[in-house]
Amino acid sequence: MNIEHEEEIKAKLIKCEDVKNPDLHFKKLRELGDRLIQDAHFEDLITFLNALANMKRLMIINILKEKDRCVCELEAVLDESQPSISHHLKILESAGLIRGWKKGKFTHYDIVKEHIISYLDLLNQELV
Amino acid sequence: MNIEHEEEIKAKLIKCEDVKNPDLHFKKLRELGDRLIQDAHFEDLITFLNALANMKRLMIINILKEKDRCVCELEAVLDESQPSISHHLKILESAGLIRGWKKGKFTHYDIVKEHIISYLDLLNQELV
DNA sequence: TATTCAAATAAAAATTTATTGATTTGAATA
DNA sequence: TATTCAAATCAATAAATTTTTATTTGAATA
Repeated sequence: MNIEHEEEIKAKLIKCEDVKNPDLHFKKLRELGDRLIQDAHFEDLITFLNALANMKRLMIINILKEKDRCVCELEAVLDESQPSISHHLKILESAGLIRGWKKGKFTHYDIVKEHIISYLDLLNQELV
Repeated sequence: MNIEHEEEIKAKLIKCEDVKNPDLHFKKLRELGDRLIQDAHFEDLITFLNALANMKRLMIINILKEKDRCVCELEAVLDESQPSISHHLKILESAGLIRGWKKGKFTHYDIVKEHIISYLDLLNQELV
């Protein structure tokens, strides 16, 4: 944050009736920001939220929740190209939400329920 | 989905040993896809997940969780321009996760706990 | 061991989202 | 009621994500 901007914010804090001791308050708020941005749980949560914040990927999870599926079945459900589905599967797999394996020439995926549960716990903990 | 692509998928389903009665199977998978894409809960979930799937917005929620805050305080915590913060606040407010009001010249925001809870319920229900 | 083929990868284009700088708005107050 | 100013909005740019087309990979089998 550049000095000019910092001074601008401090100037507001000084005037804001809710803020007592603006200098100390500013310092604490800055420290809080730095702490949060480095928080590993936040990184994890964003990986999780981001993986799910997409219609196609949410559909994939919904489908795999019932039972494991071959990629060709996912192609039938999602109205998308094969490489695009591959891309979405990779994002979900990188996040640890699903896992894939070969079975003959076909690749199957299923969900990793325990990872989903622990991500959900983390989110619930963060939000409530 | 164009015919060529559809036939290509069907051709795979026919060969996939896990699939009995490929034509019917394909039809059912297509219907499932159509149903999911129109599901209002899915729309809601994506609004929620998307609103949170961002470091700055997750930080805002974390900060407001403790108590309501003036925008100038959020500016101190997040190392970002005022219009950018305004943009993030708008996304969170549109999703119903926070709410803002004027207090003198300053605008304050707090979280809407009951909405967050109901989104979380929806997500838990969808995933487990 | 050469061929086949489902799915992954790569590269490019299209789309969406975030950020910045400039301007406007509207409540407070001088 | 004119001025001030916090924050919203607007317009333009930048950055990230998604989608498409083309190619590669590697397990199965002929």
